[in-house]
Amino acid sequence: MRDDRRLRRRTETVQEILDTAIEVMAEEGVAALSMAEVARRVGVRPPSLYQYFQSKMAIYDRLFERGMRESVGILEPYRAGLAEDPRAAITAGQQAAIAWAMANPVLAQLLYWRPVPGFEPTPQAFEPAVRQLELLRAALQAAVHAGQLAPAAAGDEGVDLYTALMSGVISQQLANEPSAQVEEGRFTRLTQTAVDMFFRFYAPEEGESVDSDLCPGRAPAAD
Amino acid sequence: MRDDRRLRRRTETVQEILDTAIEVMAEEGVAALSMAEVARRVGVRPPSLYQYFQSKMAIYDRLFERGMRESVGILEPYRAGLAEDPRAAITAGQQAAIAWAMANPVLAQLLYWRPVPGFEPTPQAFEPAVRQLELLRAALQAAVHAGQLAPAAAGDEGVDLYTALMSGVISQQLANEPSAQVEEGRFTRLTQTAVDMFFRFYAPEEGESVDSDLCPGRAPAAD
DNA sequence: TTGACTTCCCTACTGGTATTAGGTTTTCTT
DNA sequence: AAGAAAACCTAATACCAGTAGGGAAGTCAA
Repeated sequence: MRDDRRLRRRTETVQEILDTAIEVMAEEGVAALSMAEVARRVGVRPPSLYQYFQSKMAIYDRLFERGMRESVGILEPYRAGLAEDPRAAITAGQQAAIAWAMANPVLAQLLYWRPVPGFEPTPQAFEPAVRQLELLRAALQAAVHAGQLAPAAAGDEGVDLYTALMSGVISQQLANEPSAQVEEGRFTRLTQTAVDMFFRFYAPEEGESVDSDLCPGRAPAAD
Repeated sequence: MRDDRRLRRRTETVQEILDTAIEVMAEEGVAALSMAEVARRVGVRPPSLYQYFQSKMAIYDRLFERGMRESVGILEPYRAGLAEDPRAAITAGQQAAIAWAMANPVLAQLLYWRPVPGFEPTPQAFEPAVRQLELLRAALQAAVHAGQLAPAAAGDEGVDLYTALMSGVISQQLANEPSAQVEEGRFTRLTQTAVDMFFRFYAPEEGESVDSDLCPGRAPAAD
């Protein structure tokens, strides 16, 4: 294999740089990432980093993408549960997502805020976000289908309201008690309640739907 | 008066520096505030700024305080309405607060996020935030009293849930469509709905309370 | 094994930043 | 007009991101 060794070593270095960058940001602040400090910790001179990343923004971009992938990956195990009890699956998935955010505050800030002047994620880094939104919509749709939510919940407004609600929980927690654990966080503790509030608001009308797979009445109309 | 002229001129300069700082942050990003750039625009050399502010963080602190004061000041006109129809007053006040945030995105970011590494508001800058929280609690309490909300809504959890919800709306709007106007913002448009959701969740039990001063019936609960 | 090629890392440099030290000029009061 | 205080300056320190260009080391084909 021609470049196998080199390539492997290169990707190792790339990962080491990214990990170190997260470390530095955790200590100094997300917007205070310093190429010089990363270089120092990696054991190299600052210009050498530019062999691996075109600029500091490229590091932010890769980390944004990593954060997106990880946070959407967290939800994967809960997809199966959507068939059975969507509400339970959504609740559990939401708990997991918020736990991830608290365990990875640096990435969470990158995803939920806009802390770095001049940084905007490239479309390719943003791509997992699109999938995540689709996943949420599908989940809400499943709940609608199961008669746990009114149809409007899976519409644009419902999805936006849901994301606003949950990003609010994360945001407040990050801003006010950044280093708290999930269980004890003043805001993250509210996750369950927040989900309940959403479901209550979009409770299906009396006698509405319940049209599970067999019922010819109304289709999922995913979108 | 000895220092009257000087003092007035001094506070003028202080205000000019603060206004310019907001301007720079609006263009370059909140965390990209540059003393050198501010000095350039004010027409002075960078070291001269230190006659007015001990450090860059001191500027952030003053702006944080200004933002807090302004945003709590916005709510003042709606306090009167609490006696009559708390829900209507809360809704209107919330709309106004979110409109203010969109009209002052720089200050809003400072208040709702934590975008500046190393900056934490001093207690004195934070003081209006305490008042704001008290005001919110009082407003919710008034709604409870008027039979528009269950008592839990004005408890710690209710207040935190409310702030999470609203900061989520602002947060998502700032992160995704920072320069949108309130009316057309994808998330700010949801303000009314968000308030409704909260009120629905904390709807008083059937036949609960209604222990208002005079009224024996029950309040609007437009829902 | 040698020569060519590529990758990696370096030093040196440019032009930017926040902040401090210490001196000069302006402004106001007496 | 003299003196004090405030305002502003230049100079310097110690950082930072990023570029240019050169040397060393690994890897391939002959």
